[in-house]
Amino acid sequence: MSAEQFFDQLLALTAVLQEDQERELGALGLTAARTHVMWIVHHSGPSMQRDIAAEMDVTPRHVTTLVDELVADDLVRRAPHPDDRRAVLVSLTEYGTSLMEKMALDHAALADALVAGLSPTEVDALRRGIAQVTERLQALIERARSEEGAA
Amino acid sequence: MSAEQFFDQLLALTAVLQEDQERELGALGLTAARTHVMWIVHHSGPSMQRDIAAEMDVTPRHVTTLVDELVADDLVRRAPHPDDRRAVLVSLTEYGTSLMEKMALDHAALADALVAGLSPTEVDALRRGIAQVTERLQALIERARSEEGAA
DNA sequence: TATTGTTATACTCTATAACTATA
DNA sequence: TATAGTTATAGAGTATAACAATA
Repeated sequence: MSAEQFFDQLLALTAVLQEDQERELGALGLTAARTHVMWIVHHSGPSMQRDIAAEMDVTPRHVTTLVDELVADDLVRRAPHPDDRRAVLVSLTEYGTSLMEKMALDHAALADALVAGLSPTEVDALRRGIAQVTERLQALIERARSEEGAA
Repeated sequence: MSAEQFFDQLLALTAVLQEDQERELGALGLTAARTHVMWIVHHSGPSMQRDIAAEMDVTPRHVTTLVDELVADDLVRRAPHPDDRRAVLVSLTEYGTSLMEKMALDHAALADALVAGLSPTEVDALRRGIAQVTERLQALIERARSEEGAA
């Protein structure tokens, strides 16, 4: 029974986390998908749409749309790929870069606020517990997927 | 620094949880929104669309669409409201009921699997930690929202 | 022949606005 | 006049398929 209470609490947390993310992005006029594109470019540097699609696990077609929108908002730009004339390189504009840096700061501040009042030891214990549950869930998903494949 | 690691681990878990839910629903030919409708009807009994919309925090118009789709799949049915000829009552079909019961079982089994190997004490400590973080996050969201309202 | 990106099309989630039938 | 639901329309996320230019 306690397992189920734990799971419900977990689901409640994911719902609230998602709500918070939507609120934050909405305030900036962004969406989760568009932000994900910017995040990838911010971390990997100028990227081919093909690679962005692979990392997001989304069709290249969809990346075309997302980049179109980000370009319209002056958050990213397209440049020709120097070695492959089929491809383009997506990079952040100055404005896009500043937004990503602001988000990283907000992210860190939120992380601190969430665990304010807990000792580092407690935080670490929580983190390990969550890591363990995450790993187990991933294993279960993997198993389910291979069973599907077999069936 | 540990706060941020904790937060990243939390985000990783929510991503995996969401992926698992999508996989499960997709296998049944359902979507999150349609399932939510069924879940509400399963718990509250025959319901007016108006009430379903309020509980999902979604427009009545959208509920019309979702119920249309569920009716097409023989998962719910519409019946006239006995006291109010404007309204309809949405209820689960036998098939819909059996699906909801199966999902409740899967839910419980997953909850057990996730904490297998942990002692009840450990599970409880984790649950409390997560509850605390959830509460704090909700408070932060509340504060941000009222500041927005003031600005 | 394989790959990068785009045009064309479609489905789902969601919203607002206008309308019908009833209260 | 207010409420329950639907028709009409629209925008965002996402997918598949067909096609262009290039490799």
